[in-house]
Amino acid sequence: MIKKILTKNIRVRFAPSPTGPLHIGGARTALFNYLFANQNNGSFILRIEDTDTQRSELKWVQEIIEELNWLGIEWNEGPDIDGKFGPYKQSQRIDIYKKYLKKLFLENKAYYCFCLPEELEAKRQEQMARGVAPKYDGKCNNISKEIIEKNLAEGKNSVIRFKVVSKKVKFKDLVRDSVEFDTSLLGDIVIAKNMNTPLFHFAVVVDDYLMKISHVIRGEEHLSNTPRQILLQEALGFYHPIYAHIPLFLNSDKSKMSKRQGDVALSDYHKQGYLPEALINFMVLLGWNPGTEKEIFSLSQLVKEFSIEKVQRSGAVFNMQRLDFINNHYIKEKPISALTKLCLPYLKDFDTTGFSKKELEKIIELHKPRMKKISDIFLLCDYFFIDNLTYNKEMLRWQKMGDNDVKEALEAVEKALLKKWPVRITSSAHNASRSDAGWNKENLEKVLMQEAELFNLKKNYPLKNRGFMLWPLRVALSGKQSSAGPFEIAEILGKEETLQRIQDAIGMLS
RNA sequence: GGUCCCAUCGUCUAGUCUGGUCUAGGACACAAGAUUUUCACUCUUGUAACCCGGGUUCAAAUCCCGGUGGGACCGCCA
Repeated sequence: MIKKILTKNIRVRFAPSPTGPLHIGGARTALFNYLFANQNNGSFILRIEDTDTQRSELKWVQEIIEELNWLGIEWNEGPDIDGKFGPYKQSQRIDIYKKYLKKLFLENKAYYCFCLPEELEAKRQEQMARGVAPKYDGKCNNISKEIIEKNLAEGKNSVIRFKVVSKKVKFKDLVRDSVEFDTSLLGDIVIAKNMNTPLFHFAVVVDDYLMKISHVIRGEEHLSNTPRQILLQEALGFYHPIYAHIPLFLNSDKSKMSKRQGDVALSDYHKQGYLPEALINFMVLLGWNPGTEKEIFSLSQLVKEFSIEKVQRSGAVFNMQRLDFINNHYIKEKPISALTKLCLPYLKDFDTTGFSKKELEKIIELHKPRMKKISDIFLLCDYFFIDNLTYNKEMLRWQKMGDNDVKEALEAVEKALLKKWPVRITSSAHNASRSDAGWNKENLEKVLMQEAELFNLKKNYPLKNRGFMLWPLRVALSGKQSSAGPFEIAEILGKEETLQRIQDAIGMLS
C-alpha cells in the first residue's frame, strides 16, 4: 500500500556525510534546497548522515555547519536547531532504523548474508569481465533458519540484504522528466551491517519518510541509486518523494570535479577570500539561469527568481575565471570599511601599526579593482609596509631613458617637493607639523604634473608624455611593475617616507 | 563491460516543449582600440558554437531514428 505523495508541505533536506570538508558541489546542493524551500514557504532540513562511524568525525559536522552559515544558508531543522522530526544525526537514530529493519525481516523482505567481501569482489570482477552487470547472486537468500542462528551465534561475518524486486521502476524527476530503470539488473543490496549499523540507502529512505521530506534534491551521482530507494520505500509502505537530480560540477576535462584538479572544499574558497555572495551567485549560475540576461543575484533575489524546472540537465565546468570575475564584482561593491576588515587578516604578516584606519582604508580602496579575491591584497599592497624595497634599477626607466635621465627626473621631483613642502631647519614641533600641511593627492598631482611637463621641455621629450617623470617616481615608491598611481601612494606614505624612497632610488643610480 | 543521464562559441548559457522573427543572443575568457605614468578599473569593437548521419516538413539548433562522444553509477562509502 503506497501512500500519496505529500506536496502540501514542502520539506527538503541537505544530507551531507561528515567524512571530510564540505564539498563545493554539496554547497550548491544545499543552496538549491534552500532556495526551493524558501520560495515555497517550506522547510529546509540539515541532516547529518554519519552512519559510517569509521569515517565520520564531529569536527566535520562543525565545519559543515560553520561553512553553510558563512554562506548565509539557513535551515529550519538540524542538529543544532531542534524540530519535531529529530534527532537530525543518523548516529542518534539507530533504534528507529532497527524497528524498520525488523519489519523487513518479519515480512521476509530482508535476509542475512554471510558471503565474504573477498569472494564477492572476485565474483564482481568475473562478471564485469564477462560483460554482464555486476550483481549479487542471492546466494544467502535461502539459508535455513538454523544455519543463520548458528552463524550469528558463532559471530560469523554478516550483513543484511534487502530483496530487490525485479520490475521496471519509473519515476518523475523535476530536472530530467521521466527516468526508467530495470531493477532486474540490480542485485540484493546491503542495507545494514547489522541491526545497529544501518547503511546509506536504508537510513535515507527511513529518514526521508519520517522527516516527511516532500522533495529530494540531490546531485546527479544519486540518480542511479534512486530505483533502489524507491523499491525500499515500496517494501516499507512509504510514499515516494519527488526527485530532482541536479547536474554535477565538472573539472575542465569534464570529469566529475575532484581534488586532484583543484580545490573542492568550500572552506578552501572561504580561506582564499572568496565572498559568500560571490560564491552563491557563481554556483547558482552553474546549472541554472533565469532566462533573462541578468547575471548578478543576491540570495534573497534568488529565492524569488530561482526555478528548479529551469535547472540544466548537463554538468557544468567549474570555471575559476568566472568565479574571479564575480568575486571581483562583489569586492568592488563592498563598503570600504567592511572590505578593509576582511583584508586585515591577510595583512597580519605586516606591521600595519604605523597606519591609521583611514589610511588602511585608502590602501584597500586603491587596490580594490585589482583584487580577484581578498587574499590578493597581500601581494598587491605589500610595498606600503616594507621598509626597504628591493627592485631592479632598470625598472625605473621609462621608454628610452638612461640611468642619468632617471636620476635627473627623480631629483627634479625631490626638488619640487621640497620647494613646496620645505624641511624646517629649526625643528620645533610646531614647524615640523606645518611642513606636511597640504600633503595630499590633489596637491601632489598639481605640483608634479606641472613639473613633469617642465622636465619634458627641458629634456626635449614629448610634452604630454609625463611618464618620463611619473614612471620612475611610481617605481621608486612601489618597487613594482604595476601598482597604484604615484600621487596616491605618496599621499599615504607621507612626506618623510616618500622622500626617503626617492632618495633610495637615486642612490641606486649613483 | 552493463544500466542510466547528457550533447549550442574555449567556458557558463539563451533559443528546443509550442519548427519560420536565429546570416544563433548574452556573460566570462581571449584579441584590438579609447583613457591613463604602469597594471587594474571603465568604455567601444572583434574572434568564436548548433557533435555526425539519415528521416519528417515548403521550412529543423528546434521533431523522429541511428551513430558518435562525454559523464555518473554498478561498495559491508555516501
